[in-house]
Amino acid sequence: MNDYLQLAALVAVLREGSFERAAAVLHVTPSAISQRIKQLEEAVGGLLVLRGKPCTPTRLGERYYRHALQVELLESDLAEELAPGQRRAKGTNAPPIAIAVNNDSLATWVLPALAAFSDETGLCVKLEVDDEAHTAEWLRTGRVLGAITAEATPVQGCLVEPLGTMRYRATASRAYARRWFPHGVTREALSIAPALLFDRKDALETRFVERVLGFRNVALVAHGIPSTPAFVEATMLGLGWGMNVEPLVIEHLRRGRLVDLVEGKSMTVALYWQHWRLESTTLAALTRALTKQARLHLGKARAGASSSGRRPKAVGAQG
DNA sequence: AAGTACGTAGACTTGTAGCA
DNA sequence: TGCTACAAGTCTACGTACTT
Repeated sequence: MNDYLQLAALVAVLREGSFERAAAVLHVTPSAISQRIKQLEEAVGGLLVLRGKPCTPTRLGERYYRHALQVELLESDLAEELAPGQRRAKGTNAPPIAIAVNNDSLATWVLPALAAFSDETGLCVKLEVDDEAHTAEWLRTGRVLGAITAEATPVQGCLVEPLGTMRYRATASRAYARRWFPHGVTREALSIAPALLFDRKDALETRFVERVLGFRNVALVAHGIPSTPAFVEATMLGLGWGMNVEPLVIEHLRRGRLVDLVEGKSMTVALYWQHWRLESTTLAALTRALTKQARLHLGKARAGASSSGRRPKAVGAQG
């Protein structure tokens, strides 16, 4: 029996989604993959892979997948330790470091951190973009080694680092505001003025209406715009009002291309970096890069914040 | 001690059946 | 038609016994 080969097969099947593609990646036949998986399943005494399109891990499979990724990461660390600089100088065959990020972080402050990380380690990253409730789930199932999340409670086996808070502004174009809110933001106007929601789970606008404006049970009419840059663009075009992440609209607000729906009212959300509890130099470098950028771009976190939503659940309202 | 032959176990490929 | 599982045969690595 060869545990390494079997774990490699498991990782390849779950990464690629099928036995056939896993076989191509590992340069063996699908049958070899099938046998490795079967042997591993017999050895551990349980089903690891749900055969389907795509193949997905069982609960037990998730545990083994996570274990395999941790081994992979530690091996990469060891290789770097034994031959410092080789990875950076020559590039590497090491698989990319998978992390989950929320859309607004990706659109604002995360990329410079990843550039610094990649420059320091020579490693590539693979981003899984999801809303923050789901980024923690990516971590829980072992598909990523870290996640930018709104969950302050650590996922089992993980550490949490507060990153700071992101400010959201309820914004609209000048023309939109004049057309839909000529007499100010009232309950009646809010119920007919089209809003912008990131996706169906996005509750940030609803929370703003309830918690900041104090209007309960207002059913918003909304466009679904599941892209942060497009969300800003849609606001500029007067498609609706929406909660835009401040760094992306501050200049538009300053130049008067956008206006605050209600002057002085905004929301903040707390973000956290959750990652595997592992003695890994790679993970440490990634954490350093992310927290450094977060310090530069995010506001100071408030103690005791927690949340969920498209974007992270609001933890504070200003105004 | 080093080299060689042989047996064995494990991992593979090929071919094919079964299933959706 | 595409994918996975299974059976049978092949290849390879490794351990052991024997020879030089």
